[in-house]
Amino acid sequence: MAKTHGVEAYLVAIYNLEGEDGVVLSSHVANYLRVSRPTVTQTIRRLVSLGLVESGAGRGIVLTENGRIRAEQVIRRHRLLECWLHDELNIGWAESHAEADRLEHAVSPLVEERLMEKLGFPTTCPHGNVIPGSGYRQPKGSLLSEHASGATVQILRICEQAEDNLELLTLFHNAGLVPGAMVQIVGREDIPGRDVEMHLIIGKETLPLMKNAAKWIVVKEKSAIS
Amino acid sequence: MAKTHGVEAYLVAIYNLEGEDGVVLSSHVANYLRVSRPTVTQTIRRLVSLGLVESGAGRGIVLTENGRIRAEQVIRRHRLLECWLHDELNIGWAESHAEADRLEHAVSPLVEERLMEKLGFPTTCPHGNVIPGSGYRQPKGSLLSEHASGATVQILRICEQAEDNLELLTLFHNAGLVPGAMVQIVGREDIPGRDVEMHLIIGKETLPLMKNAAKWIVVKEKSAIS
DNA sequence: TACAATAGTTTGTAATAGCTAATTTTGTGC
DNA sequence: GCACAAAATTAGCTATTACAAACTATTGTA
Repeated sequence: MAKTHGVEAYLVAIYNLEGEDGVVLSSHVANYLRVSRPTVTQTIRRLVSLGLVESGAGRGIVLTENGRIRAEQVIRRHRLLECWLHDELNIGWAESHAEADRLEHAVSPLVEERLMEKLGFPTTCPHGNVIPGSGYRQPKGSLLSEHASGATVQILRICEQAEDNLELLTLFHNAGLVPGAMVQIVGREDIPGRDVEMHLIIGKETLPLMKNAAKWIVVKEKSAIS
Repeated sequence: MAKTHGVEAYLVAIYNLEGEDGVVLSSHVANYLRVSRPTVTQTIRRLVSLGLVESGAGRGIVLTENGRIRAEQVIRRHRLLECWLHDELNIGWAESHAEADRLEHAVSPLVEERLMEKLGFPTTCPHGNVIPGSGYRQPKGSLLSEHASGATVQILRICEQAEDNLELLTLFHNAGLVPGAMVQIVGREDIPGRDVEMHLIIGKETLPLMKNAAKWIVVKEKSAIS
């Protein structure tokens, strides 16, 4: 039942949190990996002794050069596997993440290289996240949740932190909220004490979406000229 | 450095040893998995309490129905992965085994199913071993090592127990000792106190091969009529 | 400044997976 | 039937990865 994470899972968690949150706290890692805080304390200590992270008071948890290299390697394999699972094996856009999570730690450099060739050197995973080492640089973007009513934006990517939530990912996919899609924000309704409900138009469909869910979608502003 | 085996690796080991050796002793498993005997004792106890094997004095270690199902599932994934790695990713005939060993525990039923379709429902792995559930029944066969000088045989498969030995597998591949190949035994030379050296003709090449290596190759007798 | 909330650690426990050294069990030869 | 070798287990240890409960430290606000 209980799944157990290895060292690599912690490195990936830190890498992903670093990208979105800035300073990485041990409680963020606990939250991300759904483990207790003491477990994180202990594992981080091990990672420090392995020279993979540094952890000083105030600065939070920071990857060392070796830690970063290792994290990027696993993330590259993860996103590459997602491409393979989705594009070649016809595994669902939402489901491919969990499958890749299991396989990513068992892929050797050789398999990684051959898979990369076989798939034609993809630059992003099906959720729009850049494959490290592909050389691709994605435009900075902003969160869908921060846009005002009336704006029209194009989806760049779904944050890795949201991908562990299969229901949410499935909702995004069913609604057409996938990279490349054009989205128009037609309303923002404050639900007192709870959240803000955004109203979106994707293609011909309308969709109500909580700000809390929209914050996982990175978009690019579409200039009015086009 | 030290790799650690899970429950599944033990089940597969027992399954494979059962097929070739008859009664499976805990020391055979220790040898196969390259772990100490006490480690096997302990793990077998866990397997018994999980209802995956039975272990009574004298009878050796026997898989239960559940244990057999689980073992066959892992073996099916292993051989399927070997097909994928070898046929689609152009990974070496000898190397594909070790790669599959790492990946086999991370493949879900869905990925297994899709991979099976994608590969066109293969019946054996690249080393000639049957994929459980494919319905294929291989002829019984005999060991290459047991054939007398003058015999001509066709290779059916390489025993799974030999596949962990990368050097041996590479030697077999380089010499053309792969499933389907025709082999003529042209001599058997007793090297006193050591082993028997067999002399083989494969295609136009001659190869000296120790009986100790030839015992891992299962062949089919070729009737003189053909 | 005091107090609550948040963050992090210490302590103690557990399961998995491994090791060495020493002992016990078993199985066979004489 | 006994002695010996092979097979297996016990005992005691390590490392990894987890948990809960309780305690400390930090931070932010009233």
